[in-house]
Amino acid sequence: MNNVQFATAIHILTLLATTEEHLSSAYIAGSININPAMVRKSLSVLSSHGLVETREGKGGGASLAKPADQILLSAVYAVINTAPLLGKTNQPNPDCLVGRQINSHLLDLYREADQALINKLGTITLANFCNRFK
Amino acid sequence: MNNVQFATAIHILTLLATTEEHLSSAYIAGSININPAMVRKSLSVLSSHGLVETREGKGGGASLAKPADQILLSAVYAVINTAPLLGKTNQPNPDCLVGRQINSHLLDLYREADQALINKLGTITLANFCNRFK
DNA sequence: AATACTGTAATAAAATGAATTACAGTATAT
DNA sequence: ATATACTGTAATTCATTTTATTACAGTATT
Repeated sequence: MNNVQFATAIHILTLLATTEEHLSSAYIAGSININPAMVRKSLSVLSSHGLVETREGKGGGASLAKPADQILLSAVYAVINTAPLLGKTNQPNPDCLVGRQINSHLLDLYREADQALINKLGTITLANFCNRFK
Repeated sequence: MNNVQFATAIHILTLLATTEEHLSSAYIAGSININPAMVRKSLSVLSSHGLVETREGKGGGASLAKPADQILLSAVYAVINTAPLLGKTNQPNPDCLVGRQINSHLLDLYREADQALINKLGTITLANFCNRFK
């Protein structure tokens, strides 16, 4: 996860949570300072997982699909992140006793680690996060 | 952390924990199936943080710097990982109310997330991990 | 019909990660 | 002291991932 996707998603959701209107990808992109097409790509993921709603056509744009206090950051994370937090594994030598087993044990560990993070993020709602702004 | 460094470090430490002798980078590399220079690079980091000891010269190699039950996986993680788990931040528009503040709030959140993972990994020793092998 | 949007694909550019090569430095053994 | 078998590290290339950009068809509103 050496990328900017989580930051982008949270930024988008924060903007939507603090505005009544539908926001266009161009407007959002102006706030984040990235390309509108990147915003639309991110919105596409958030939308397909029921976190935001988008409207096509003139006057279209995005809005939250549910109240900010019903959006857990763990849900945002789950939508954004696919790969394990702790990274990838090697393709070790199967002729080695350790090499043969380690990936299965590493993946178990990776799962435990991911779960710990999800548990933490499950204690914070988008509304909580937005309340930190002054 | 979209890389293989944690897996490599754990693999190295597991090998060292399950062997009496000093292991050469070439031997370790054979088990992980990567280049010996990469192993030495990883060992260099582990060594500079007191997790392993290395010996130069003929018959040299690496060994654990302390017993496996005194090496917490959180320590390994701390040594390997520099960047926040949840990724990078954008460089948002400072003229936007949200844009101006979000990075500071995101970084707080990133710290909380990192801490949750460290807490989890702090409950597992290298010895625990090795015991999972049959 | 004009306008202002989204959705998405294709491509290019930039950043990051990994492999490889090379070689100076060092400890051991003969 | 010389040969040997290592480490440490830098430099380079190669591969992969991430981000930016462009383009344009499709859609809702006026």
